[in-house]
Amino acid sequence: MKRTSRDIRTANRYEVLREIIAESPTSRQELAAATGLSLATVATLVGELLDLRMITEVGFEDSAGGRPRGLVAVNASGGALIGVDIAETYVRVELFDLGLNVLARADEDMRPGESLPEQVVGHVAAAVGSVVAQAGVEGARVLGVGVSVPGQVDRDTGIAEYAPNWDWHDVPLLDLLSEHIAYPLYLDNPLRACAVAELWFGAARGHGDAVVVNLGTGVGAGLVLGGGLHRGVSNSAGEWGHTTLVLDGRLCHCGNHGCVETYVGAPGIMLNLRELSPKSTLLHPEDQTATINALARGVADREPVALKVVRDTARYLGAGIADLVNLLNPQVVVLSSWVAATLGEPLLNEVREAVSRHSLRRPFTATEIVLSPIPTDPVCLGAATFALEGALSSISQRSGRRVAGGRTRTAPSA
Amino acid sequence: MKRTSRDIRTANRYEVLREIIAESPTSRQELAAATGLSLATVATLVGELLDLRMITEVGFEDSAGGRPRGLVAVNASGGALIGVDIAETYVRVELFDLGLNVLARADEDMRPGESLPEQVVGHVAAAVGSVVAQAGVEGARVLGVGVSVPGQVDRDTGIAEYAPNWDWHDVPLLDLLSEHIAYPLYLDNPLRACAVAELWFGAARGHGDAVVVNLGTGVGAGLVLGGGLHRGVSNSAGEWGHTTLVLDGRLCHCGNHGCVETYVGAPGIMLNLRELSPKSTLLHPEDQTATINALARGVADREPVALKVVRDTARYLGAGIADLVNLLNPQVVVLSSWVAATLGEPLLNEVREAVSRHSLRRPFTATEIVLSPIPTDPVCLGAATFALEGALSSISQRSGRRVAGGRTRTAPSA
DNA sequence: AGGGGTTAGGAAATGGGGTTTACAAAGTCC
DNA sequence: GGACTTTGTAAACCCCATTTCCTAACCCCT
Repeated sequence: MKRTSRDIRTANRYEVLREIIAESPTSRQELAAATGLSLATVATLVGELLDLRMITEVGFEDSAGGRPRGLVAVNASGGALIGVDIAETYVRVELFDLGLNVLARADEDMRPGESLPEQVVGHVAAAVGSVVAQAGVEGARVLGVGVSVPGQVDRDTGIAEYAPNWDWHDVPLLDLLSEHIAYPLYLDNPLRACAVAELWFGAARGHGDAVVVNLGTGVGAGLVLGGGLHRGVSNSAGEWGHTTLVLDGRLCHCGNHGCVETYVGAPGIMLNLRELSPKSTLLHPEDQTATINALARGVADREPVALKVVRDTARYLGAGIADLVNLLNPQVVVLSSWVAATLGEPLLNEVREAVSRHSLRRPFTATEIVLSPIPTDPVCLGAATFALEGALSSISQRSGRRVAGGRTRTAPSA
Repeated sequence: MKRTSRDIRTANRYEVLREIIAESPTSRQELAAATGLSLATVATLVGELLDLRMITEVGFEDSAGGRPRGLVAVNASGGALIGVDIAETYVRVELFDLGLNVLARADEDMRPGESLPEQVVGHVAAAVGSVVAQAGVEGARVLGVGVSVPGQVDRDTGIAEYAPNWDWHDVPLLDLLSEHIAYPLYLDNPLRACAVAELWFGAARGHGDAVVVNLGTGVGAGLVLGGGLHRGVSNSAGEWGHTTLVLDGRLCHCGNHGCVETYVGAPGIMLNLRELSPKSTLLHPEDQTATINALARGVADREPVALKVVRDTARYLGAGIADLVNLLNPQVVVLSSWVAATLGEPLLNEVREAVSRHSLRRPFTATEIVLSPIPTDPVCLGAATFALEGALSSISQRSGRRVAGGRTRTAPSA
């Protein structure tokens, strides 16, 4: 609510680093042009990032008649970020370098019974230890650990207020984790993790208003509004999965009827398939992943049943997304998470068609609908991004003292 | 997108003036406490507003042992603001003093045939001239004219891109109006006008995130996010009336089926009534206002049919609002416009109940649902508020030169 | 009536942020 | 080697808000 000039600096720092990561290597001039900031400001921010060793000077651009532009690039080895994706049946942990490349990964399966916070925390701690060991980085280089847990989260206190999977209520997850993990910890939920991943590295980059629609087992929508994540008053904005799409429709586990999630989440899609063709060979009861994969193959082979299921699903999804387009008028709608990734282009095309039918013409023409371009697990990436943001905003200011003649001209010459 | 320190100043200026208008008269100390700003900043901003003659010093508060606090209040006669509400069948113009009290009003009816931009502009110009004459203010005191026109509007170019009522396409409305009206003009649509009215003077004041649900002939939702109006990328955010509530439901004039508007807009409510009881005496075909009024009286008399219609309407409305609560997690949802005002508390209670059934518990407990506390036409008020915002942000800065010893201590003594 | 305590509010100093301007550094081209 | 061009740093400047200091204005008490 209360904006201060520090926020401007932080936002600009984000913007510059985003641009460097995306365009690495790049020059100050290009950064200034891309961000709209003055050269001096860019230079200052670049200086800060250099002092933090998050980026390095990597040489010079060939020039045609003037002083060559110095190039800066992400200093991949300048630190490591860890992203933790806690899901219903597994914990996945990835360790990234500062270029956001995956250096190590650890998966831990959780049995249905294992729902106590202590058990989950144990898995997370083990996996975090594993990735650090695998990557062989010294602990001091880990800048932070972002943790995504489904449900409602208070990111300030680090309390998981409510996790529907395991009936958790007000679990002080961050405190529990900090007993096993020595790095700075950041907690949020997968919806917002995916949104932040798109904002930094994906299709929402540079867009003021974007909606990241999450299609997995659950369904939600991360909201990027005014260039930043919209959290709402109690950090629970984005619960789009329980929007009523069909009055008195399918029963949802939330207790209501006709929620979007029951039609376009993985279990909903399976139900769409079952209703259309109960004995289809595409259907793998009890295995969502296998069914969605089979469906994708079926579409590729142009099987009528698969095509019809995708079309039906897209009709529901399109109606829901059209509502978001009308309401929020975003520049881009991103389809993210594994169901969207698996069904890919065929789903996208049907969705585009359905949205165009359901939305108003003016807002529709202003928004693009795309698949997430992020190749890896967006939840881990987004969680790691929370850690990155944390590392960037906790700069003590004036700590780097920039000794005269110190860092000038250390870069490898052309 | 790009935030600058000037924006902070403007936002703070808004905040301070809002507070003064709401709590007039008030002291600098209270303002500092209410806004969270330092005393010095408040003093500077108050000084600016004094220089602009928008507020005046009106005396002192009794003190108990110290220097008494100087009180400032809105300088009602320091200027006038005009709000124009262009609707399908009428043009309403109100002239406000700076305390946002209505000083004069003019209504012009428009016949169904009169849909040419020139005709509408003529009515507006006549009504604006009328209110200025009625109020007897010199023209120089009119700070601006805000104009609300339904549909899609480009507020920067002043073009009404699309007005569904009259099939307008890209009408340069502001240019046309400026030929007849010499005051600064501001253009937007009624949705955002109502939202801004609530943000400045109504139930959304002081809340970072709010949704202003507009129930009139048409239906929409003004979005206040992060303390400011959310406009979306092409200034068309808030088109909530065409959210699909019932898949394959009632046909809407937008071409789709099952839009919220077809169930909870005035014509929709009439249809709810007709479907329930085709021969009800409450029903006045061709007259929305009469029907809604009759319905309100019926509810007051506890007539079963009226009660049932309101309950049914609230069920639809509640489902729709629940989706907004889940998605945006606002602090407050305001029911605005004439249908909401007419049906009042009975509708509100049913809506609250319905929302609580359809929304997730966590976001629901964080949001309040209220009727708009604004007693006058919110569209005119909101339109005038656009003019007020315009007058406040176009401050030339350092124009008032604050001669030493100039304005000190001119106030009436206690 | 004249101190002493107390609160209000102005003025100046301070610090964060961004931009503009001046200038040195580092190239190419002739 | 000099002229021209471009980069990037450093210094000056403007804007905004906060902190600090000090005076003004009041009450109460003697």
